[in-house]
Amino acid sequence: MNAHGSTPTERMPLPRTVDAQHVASARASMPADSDVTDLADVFGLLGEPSRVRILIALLDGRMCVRDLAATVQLSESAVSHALRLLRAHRVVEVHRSGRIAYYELADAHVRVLLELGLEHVGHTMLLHPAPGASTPPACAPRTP
Amino acid sequence: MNAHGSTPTERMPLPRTVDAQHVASARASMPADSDVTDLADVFGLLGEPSRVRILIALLDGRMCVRDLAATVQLSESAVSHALRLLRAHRVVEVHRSGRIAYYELADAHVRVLLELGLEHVGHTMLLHPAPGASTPPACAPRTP
DNA sequence: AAATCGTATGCAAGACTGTTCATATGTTGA
DNA sequence: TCAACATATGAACAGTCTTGCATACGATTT
Repeated sequence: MNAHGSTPTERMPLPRTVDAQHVASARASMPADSDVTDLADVFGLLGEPSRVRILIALLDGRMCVRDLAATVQLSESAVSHALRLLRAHRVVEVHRSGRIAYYELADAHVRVLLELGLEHVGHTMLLHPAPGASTPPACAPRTP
Repeated sequence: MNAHGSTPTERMPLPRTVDAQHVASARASMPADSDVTDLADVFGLLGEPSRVRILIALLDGRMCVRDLAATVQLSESAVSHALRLLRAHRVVEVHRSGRIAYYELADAHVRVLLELGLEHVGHTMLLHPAPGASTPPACAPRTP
């Protein structure tokens, strides 16, 4: 609650800052807790190899659970659990056609996020362009 | 290894795919394991509120550990631990000046990543532009 | 030199997360 | 309707991760 308070009568136990001004401004412009946790949640979803693989697979277009499992080499149950999380955070969305459920990326942010991530890691864009999206043709086929 | 094989003499135990062709292409264009884990690692670092707060604080410019702790309301030990991880993955870098250690964002990717993340979550850009960077002036002060 | 300050690190505890196994739901074909 | 299929869900275990506490290290001041 308090910290660098405003009651000069009581001596502050800890003015423990080096650049109090910077701290104040940084704290002022800090997003609300809910915003921060939401943000962390989204990144957390991308913070695991299995889910990353699933999302990369979905870059090619929509896929059903079984095929996703085969693609990422994981049990269908695990994939279903992962998709449940991704779905809950609007990262993917389902379209059911009879017994099978087709999953696809929910919005373009994820695609950009993945590309940027790879860029940061240093691997220069191994991903395919979006299926009919606005990504400029700047990707080369991988050399296996 | 095998999957939707080519030896018709032995009956495939599991042709367990709906769209074998799609699975094949998706699997072919799947990045190597090391790439995927690296990517997941980076996102994983952003997948936690404390670290997100630290990074958001660093958007304002470099800061020392003590001030970061005061800003994100966390113990200095916890901040130091967090910074250790971020440092290991080249997300932040240190510049020591005497006894105090100034941390700053290592590259511009993180900034864009954070902005995109917030955009996805729906909160329209509460972040400050980079200190002397190329971000267009599209941010308004928050209304507390 | 001694004391202090800012930071880093080891260890342990608690919380969290992903996968598996078993089972449930709903759909299609016989 | 019954069996087979595609997916979803629940519980539980295993592994990971974050935080706090105690302590160590280097730099600075007295």
